[in-house]
Amino acid sequence: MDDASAPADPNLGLLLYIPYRYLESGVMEALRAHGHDLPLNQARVFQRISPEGSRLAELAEAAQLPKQTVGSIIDQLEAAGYVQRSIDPQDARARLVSITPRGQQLIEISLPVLHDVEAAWRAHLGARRTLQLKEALTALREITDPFLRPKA
Amino acid sequence: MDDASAPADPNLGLLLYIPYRYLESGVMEALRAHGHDLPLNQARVFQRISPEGSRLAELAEAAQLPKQTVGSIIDQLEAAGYVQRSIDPQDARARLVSITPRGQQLIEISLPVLHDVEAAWRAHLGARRTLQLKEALTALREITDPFLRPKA
DNA sequence: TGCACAAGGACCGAGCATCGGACTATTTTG
DNA sequence: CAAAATAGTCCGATGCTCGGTCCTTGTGCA
Repeated sequence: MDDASAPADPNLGLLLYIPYRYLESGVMEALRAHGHDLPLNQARVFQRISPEGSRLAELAEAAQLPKQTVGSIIDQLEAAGYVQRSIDPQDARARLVSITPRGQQLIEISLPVLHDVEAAWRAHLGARRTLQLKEALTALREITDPFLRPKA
Repeated sequence: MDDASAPADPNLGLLLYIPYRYLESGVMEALRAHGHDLPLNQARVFQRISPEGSRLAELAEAAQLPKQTVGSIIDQLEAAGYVQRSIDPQDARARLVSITPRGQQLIEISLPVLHDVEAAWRAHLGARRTLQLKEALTALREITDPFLRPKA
């Protein structure tokens, strides 16, 4: 994370972060253009919500944030009408956070941006290298996603 | 940024973010283990500082944060002895933020972590794909790094 | 050469995000 | 069934974030 050679040859961390941020900015801007100006922290949690609904603790673990933080972010997403809480049929202690129709709009606005950016990257890198990039990242997820490694 | 298929097949944004966060966590943990427990936002700004010194506005642009935010983060990094401000010889209005010897320690703690993680990734992906990944990310930086595109 | 305007930063203060700790409701365990 | 574990919420303190404003130094133009 801390490398002396900042602009010259950034470390792997920045190398990953820079395109990530680019993508994120693009999506946030599109959302804003469509009248959804949710803050970044809300968007970051929102994107982790599974279509089938997610539990708070799941989201917290995936986002590496304390439960209360995610809790208050979900409060806001709920107040804005993007998500709703319901009782998990599997476990009455838990709440299932799921995406409302209004929340779906966010996804529908984001998807084309994602595709456009990917297309731009493909134009810059070429189809083969773009594919390799996605494959490598997907493979990397197996060893780096905290959510995927339940008990390590 | 917002894709319905969260755990199944995350979008490109998450795909980039997940390994980034993994790397970052590893570095932060190592720093903490060595008695440096600076907060994440400080580390994120710190890593952007060029060895020759950086200006505040540069850092703000690269990190996509307002100047005042970066200013207060630099205040803290300075108070902790990791960086120092000096007058930019090129322009007396500007301050040059540069890394102190104590700040160098952060880098020296981080580098081996970076290398270890990269080695682990290489073990998982293979040498060729790891190299391809780095190349692709570096190439991507040309079109995604806000700092690299001065006036676009 | 002088003056208006731009650019780099610092200061102040309001608002709110973050997160530890304690608490309640449910499930699991022995 | 009690005891322990687990999901989430509530409360409150700390302090981060960032808009507005001001000061200083550089730059452009007549």
